[in-house]
Amino acid sequence: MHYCSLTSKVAHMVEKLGLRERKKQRTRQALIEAAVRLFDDRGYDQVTVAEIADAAEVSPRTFFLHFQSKEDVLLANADVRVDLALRAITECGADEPLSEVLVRAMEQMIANAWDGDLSSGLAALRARLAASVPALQARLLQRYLTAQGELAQALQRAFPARLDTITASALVGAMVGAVSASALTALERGDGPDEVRNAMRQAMALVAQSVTDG
Amino acid sequence: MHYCSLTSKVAHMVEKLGLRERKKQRTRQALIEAAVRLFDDRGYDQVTVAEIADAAEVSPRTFFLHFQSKEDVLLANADVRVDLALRAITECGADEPLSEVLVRAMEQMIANAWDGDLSSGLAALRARLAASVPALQARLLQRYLTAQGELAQALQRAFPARLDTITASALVGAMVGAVSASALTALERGDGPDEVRNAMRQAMALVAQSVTDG
DNA sequence: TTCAATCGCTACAGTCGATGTATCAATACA
DNA sequence: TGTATTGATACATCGACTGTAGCGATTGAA
Repeated sequence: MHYCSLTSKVAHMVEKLGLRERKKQRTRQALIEAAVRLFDDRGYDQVTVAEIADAAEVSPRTFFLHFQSKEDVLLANADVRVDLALRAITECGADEPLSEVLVRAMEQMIANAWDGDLSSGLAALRARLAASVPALQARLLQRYLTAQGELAQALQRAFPARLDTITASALVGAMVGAVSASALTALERGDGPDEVRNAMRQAMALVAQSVTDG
Repeated sequence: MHYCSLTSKVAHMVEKLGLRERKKQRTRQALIEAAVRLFDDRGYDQVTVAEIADAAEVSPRTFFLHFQSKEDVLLANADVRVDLALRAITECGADEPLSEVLVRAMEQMIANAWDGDLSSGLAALRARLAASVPALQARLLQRYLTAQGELAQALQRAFPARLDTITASALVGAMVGAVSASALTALERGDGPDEVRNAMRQAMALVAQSVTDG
């Protein structure tokens, strides 16, 4: 059910939270769900923040107490994936091949996207909107960039002997750039989820082979 | 005929333009210069479009007849570099190694940036602002993405036998991703122009070796 | 239980980026 | 010369976003 998939990330933390915080999370979820539904129905540009707030039964001002911008409501909870990839890097053995670590980190993100947003259809909506709404596309790219930065930093710290800062950035940049570019191309071509995933894997393999560890 | 739309970017054809068009270019230039000066003086967010228009002695509405957004005034003429890279791809021999073609395309862009914006200090301003102003950063990334798409398409058409669409996207994505990520890291580290350029070259080489043409 | 501090939320006013429309005046062109 | 084109303007409007003051519900301590 929709309720489950949307609240699953919060569910296990709810126990320890006070009433005030629980109410806050409830309005946040209400805003997200209202936004997703409205965007899906009428398109991103045809929905105003005021309408989202109205559908969630809060004041327009409240929207911006929960999200920095109209775009951000669609990118909520996206940090989870980055954290997964980060952990895959920080928790690897110091003697593992770079390519394996990088591939595993990327696999983490893809896999999480798979059974998270993809099953709920949220990923599809986001992809569709990001392809057609410039403002959203820009914001999404920005997220990628900051994630890249974090990954590069983590990688460099995990392999200080083998990687300088620039090489780490280049490596992560190449990986993320290749995977997202191929995914986007596949999406634009009208490929289904499975084909998109294959495209991402293909891109990953292409870059991984350049990290043959010298 | 396609060349026309690509090359007619104002630069050389100025001579033969009518009075009306020349006036138009003059106001456009005035807007750009006013914007750059004001941004440099007081920072991006502290300057309104109305003020830019005022400094250029035109109406605020006129600004948006020349630029789609406030951000775009800083990215004016950036397409020239993409065109250079595109030509480097379309004009290559069909039997050249992929890595060489890609590297040459990237070199074109870097070199052009070098003696164009870099010497005028515009690149420095843009880098500084892009690093500190999210809206600008996002818009810049978006430009990169569309450029990537064009490059990938050109590459795939130049080597239809050796590259499928996905691989072409992945390749270009890896290259652009690596180069821009390393450049950004170098910039953030406070590196000077020469070091930034070296970082870009280093990233390029890293990716190029993965395209050993199989 | 009570009191005070905290904090999510609201109402209101305002700034600014961006767009549609009607119009003027200079240029282009027949 | 007369007509069409078009860059620029004035005016109105929308919508994203912010600052501020204040209300009322939770919270934690006395």
